[in-house]
Amino acid sequence: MDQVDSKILSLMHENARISISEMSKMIAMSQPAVSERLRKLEEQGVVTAYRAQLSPQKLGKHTSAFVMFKTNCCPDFIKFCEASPEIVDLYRISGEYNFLMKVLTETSESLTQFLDTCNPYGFSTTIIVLSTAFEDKSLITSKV
Amino acid sequence: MDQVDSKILSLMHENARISISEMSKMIAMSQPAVSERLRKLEEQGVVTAYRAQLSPQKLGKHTSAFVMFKTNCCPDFIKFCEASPEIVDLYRISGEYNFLMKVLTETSESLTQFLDTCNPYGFSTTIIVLSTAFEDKSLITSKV
DNA sequence: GTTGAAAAAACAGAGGA
DNA sequence: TCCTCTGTTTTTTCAAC
Repeated sequence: MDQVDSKILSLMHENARISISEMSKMIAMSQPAVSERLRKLEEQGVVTAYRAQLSPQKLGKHTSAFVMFKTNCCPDFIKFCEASPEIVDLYRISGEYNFLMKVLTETSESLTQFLDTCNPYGFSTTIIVLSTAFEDKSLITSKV
Repeated sequence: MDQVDSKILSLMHENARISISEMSKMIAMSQPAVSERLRKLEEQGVVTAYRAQLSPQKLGKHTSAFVMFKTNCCPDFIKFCEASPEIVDLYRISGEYNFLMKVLTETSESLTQFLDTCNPYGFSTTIIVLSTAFEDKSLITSKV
C-alpha cells in the first residue's frame, strides 16, 4: 500500500467504472501495472466490492430513518432483518440498544407499517432523517 | 423503469465493474440496447455514482461509531464535518439531536481525540459499532 | 515494472419490428 | 420508440523482456 495504490483506490472511489487505461494515464504508469495492482488490492480484501449507488428518491423511497432496537432474540432478529427489504444496513451496537439499522421506505406510512412488523422482536426508537449532508466520503486521503 | 432496468440496476449493485457485454448475455438483450438503457438511468439520476467499497479494517480504521450531535451553529458545523476525514456520513435528523454522523477512526483513542475536536460545536452522544451484520443491501428487488 | 500483439469489449451508424 | 446488426475504435489480456 503505497501512494500509487492510494491513488488507484481514490480514483475507484470517485468512479468505479473508470477504465484501467484512463487510470494508467492519470497516474503515469503502464496499464498492466495498474491492472495488477488493482487485482492485488482486491485479493487482499482492501476492495470489497464495486457498487452502483442508486438514488432512493428515484426508486420511490422518500423516507429514510435510523432505528435503534432492543431485543433478546438476536439470531432470529438478524434473520428477520436480512429478509426485510426496508433495512439497508444493520449494526450491532453498545449501549442501551442492541442494534442500529438504516431503513428506507416509500412514505412515513410505510415506515410505520414496517415498525409494526418489528414489534414482536422488542422495543425501538426511530430517528427520522430530514436530509443527507453527505454520504460515503472517501476513506483514502490521496496525495498528488 | 421496467424489469429489464431493474435487472441492470441489480447487476450493477452486485458488481459495478461488470462489462456491458456480460450483462447483455445475462439479460438476453443486445449490447447497444443495454448500454443505452444504462446511459438513460445515469441521465435520469437513478444511478448517482459507481463506487469501490473499501475495507475500513484493511485501511487501519478499526473503530466505527455513530455520533448524535446537538448544535446551534449548523453551517459552520457542516463545514467542520466536511473537513473531518473521520466522518464518512452526515445526516440532519429530527428529535433531541440535530445531526447523526458515522465516524471511522483507527482506534478508540483516536475516536476520543476526534470527539474532543467536536466539543466547540455542541453536545454529543456516541454509539459504538460492535459489528456490522450487513451493509448496503440492494434497493432493487429484481425478478428473474 | 515496460512493451507490443491478439482478443475482447465499447461505440456509433444504418436499418427493421 | 426501442431494438438488432455490423464495422470501427478503444480497452484488456497475455506473452516476453
